[in-house]
Amino acid sequence: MAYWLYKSEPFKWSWDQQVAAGAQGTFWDGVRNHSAKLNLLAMRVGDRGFFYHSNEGKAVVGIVEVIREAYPDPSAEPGEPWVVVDVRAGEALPRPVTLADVKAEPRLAEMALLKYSRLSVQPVTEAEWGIVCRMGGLGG
DNA sequence: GCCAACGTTGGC
DNA sequence: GCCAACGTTGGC
Repeated sequence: MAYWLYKSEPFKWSWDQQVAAGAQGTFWDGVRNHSAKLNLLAMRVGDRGFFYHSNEGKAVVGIVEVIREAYPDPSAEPGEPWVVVDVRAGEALPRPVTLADVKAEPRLAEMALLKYSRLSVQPVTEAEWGIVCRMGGLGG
């Protein structure tokens, strides 16, 4: 099982909207970056990821689970290489973990969130996953 | 193939 | 609103 982090501006697609989408989930669209695309292609059903609000909020607010592996992005032009995965909302974090919280935790200094701040879909290591979950009030 | 210009993202 | 990072584009 691998771990990921998905960034979304909350006024485009928010955690509340993801929760409202329910168990059937939604596709994660709009990725137009090749590094992010490679991450989408590497995802497997059951992988979990953090839902991060960029710009407004700037915090990890919840957890999503991959329920369908990569397939062509319905919002892309025919012939373009972009893909989506389907995700559904899991637990919300009892305490959102803010960007400032991440920066203040030395064990998270290597997180892609800090090192590749513009990458919209990022890998998260198992260690980082556990640390952020505990900071957010989940068991891990 | 190099590199400057430009657009986008996202933190501040 | 500003600016740094970085990907893309286009002239040469």
